[in-house]
Amino acid sequence: MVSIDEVAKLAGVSTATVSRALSGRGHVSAASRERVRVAADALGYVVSSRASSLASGRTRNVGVIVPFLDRWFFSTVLSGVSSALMRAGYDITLYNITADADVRREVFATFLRRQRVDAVIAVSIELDDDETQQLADLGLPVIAIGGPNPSLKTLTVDDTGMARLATQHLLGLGHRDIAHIGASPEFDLDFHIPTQRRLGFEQALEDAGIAANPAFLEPGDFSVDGGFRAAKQLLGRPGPRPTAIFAASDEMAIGAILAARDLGFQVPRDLSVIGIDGHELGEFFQLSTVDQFPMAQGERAAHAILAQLEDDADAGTPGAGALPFELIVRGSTARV
Amino acid sequence: MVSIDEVAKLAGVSTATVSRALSGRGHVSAASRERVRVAADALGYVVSSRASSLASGRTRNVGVIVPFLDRWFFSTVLSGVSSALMRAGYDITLYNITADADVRREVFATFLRRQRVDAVIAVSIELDDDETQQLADLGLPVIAIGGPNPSLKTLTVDDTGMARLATQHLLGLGHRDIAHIGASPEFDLDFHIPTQRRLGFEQALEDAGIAANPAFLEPGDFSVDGGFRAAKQLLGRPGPRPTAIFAASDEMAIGAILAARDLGFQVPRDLSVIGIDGHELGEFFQLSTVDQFPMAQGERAAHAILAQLEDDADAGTPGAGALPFELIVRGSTARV
DNA sequence: CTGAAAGCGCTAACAT
DNA sequence: ATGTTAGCGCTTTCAG
Repeated sequence: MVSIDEVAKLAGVSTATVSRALSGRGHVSAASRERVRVAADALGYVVSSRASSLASGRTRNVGVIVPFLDRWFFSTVLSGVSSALMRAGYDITLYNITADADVRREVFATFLRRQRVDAVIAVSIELDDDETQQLADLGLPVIAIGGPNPSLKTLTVDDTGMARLATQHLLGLGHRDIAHIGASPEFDLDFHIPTQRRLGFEQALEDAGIAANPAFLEPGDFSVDGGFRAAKQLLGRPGPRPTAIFAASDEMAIGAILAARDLGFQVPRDLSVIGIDGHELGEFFQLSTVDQFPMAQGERAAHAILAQLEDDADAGTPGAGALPFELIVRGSTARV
Repeated sequence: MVSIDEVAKLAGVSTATVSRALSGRGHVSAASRERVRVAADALGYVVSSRASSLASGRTRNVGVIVPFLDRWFFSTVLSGVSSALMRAGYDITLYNITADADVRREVFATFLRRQRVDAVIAVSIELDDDETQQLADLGLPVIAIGGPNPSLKTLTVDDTGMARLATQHLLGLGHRDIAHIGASPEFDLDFHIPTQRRLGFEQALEDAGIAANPAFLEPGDFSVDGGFRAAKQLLGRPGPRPTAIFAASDEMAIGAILAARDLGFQVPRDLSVIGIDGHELGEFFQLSTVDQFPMAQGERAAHAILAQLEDDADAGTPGAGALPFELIVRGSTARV
């Protein structure tokens, strides 16, 4: 590995000047800068992050914590984070907090404390108090996406608002018997997103003067299969049937569409279906949805972190706030 | 941040002993080891990777290069890599080589040369000669998954064999008019996987003494939508229709099933469909497939890398070789 | 604008 | 088995 001394020698300057020229910190004459650039190029020199970070305290590396890697939403957010960070020259270190509780504990207790990262992005993680504290103790910029965490800077989409928007769309089409697949009032106590979406659904109904029908609230685990089973319940059992279903995720909505087809219902003639997310398969299934632009969420989180990292000036409130969402009307919803 | 000196002082030993006790390298008495452990614990000390790696040359960090993050197969492989590496105490730095050619170039020219990683895992990347050379120049253990690269240690699944197995399954059920969705002979020149699968398909037919019907070869881009469109072509146009479809990926197979339903065909009564991958939605669609265990592929790559990293002894040929695959028969395939 | 030199916090000889 | 010490390769005062 070629080191800074070799570059300095070739460029005929000191290592200090090489460092300044390459990092852009401190003044260097245009001439020196150019000679350093040429020398570094010729030698294929790249600053050693280990030496640089030890000396400067900066790593140019951001830690990203995700709860799942193999679910579309999370990997899409991650994709956005990654592309924005890489364009800025940053590396990203990935911490996948899966089911394994031991690993999760280790991530907060050890991995993140190795001084390997300058900042942390936590994607849709429900952090307990301990974990929140451990993140704070790092003394680094931390930003969370989703699931408002009172003590963390959070980029959050208005889950209630999205759900209301989806429900209002169905109401606007004349639907009155609308079912919801997602959280059940009993089981979602500490899981923000499903609850918020259910509440938005109920608010919209209430605003329209419609009493929520408990039989039209079906739990679902956010997977295609979960949506499928929930819809089978809603459509298959005796008693009144909904004319529309609002699913708390696109994957469940797709499951619901498949279930409806399976039972001989035509979508949207016999049943309207709408979801939330903006899933890549939405277009394929002609699914109406409320898009929350997951890729953009990741990019935005990355930019917020970069802002805090680069301009030490306004580490104040950089773009932290509500994220955009948008109703996308496709072919899965129609008038009653 | 608490440093090694504080731990040394509290434990009443030198920093060298703390280092030895914590890293497990060199001899330390059980008593010292325990006192160090207690002291470190009490202070919440974690070895600074920046200092440690500068001094030792080891980072305990592995770089992982993936072509996509938001496709099920890749994120699942990554998931396997990540969990195995984290269990071993390793961090992973993620390099997502997406469409952006500039970023891709930078990854090989700069990111990977920052001395941030001890080894590299490249997941299903078609590397050109330059990139292969750049990887080799790193002087680090490198392992590739998929797409046999002659000059790299590669964990590869027998794509031709998988395709043959899938096709043989259909042949065994009495099918003779079998279509293939995947590579077209003209367009897949430098893309290994689609080609290999097509070749396996053709081999199986040939072995069974069946002439391949060019009309039964339909290109597809490995997506659900691509499979859907391809199947519509195969089933919708005038002339002889296949009784079975072998799709080169599960996502295309799912698309084919949906297309068949759309056209009023019942699967498997009117059409058998089989894919490759072991996609999580396979069970939901009752899809017969050849599972290639992507999660396990990732884990295996991780273990191979760890073996090279830890036992400097046999950096020889650790488990590099063919990956397992298995025919999973579900409800989408049946006798003619 | 530039150079000399003192670390950054560890690890790895080398002694003992 | 343990302590002493010299770096690892940069960055950053501090002078000039």
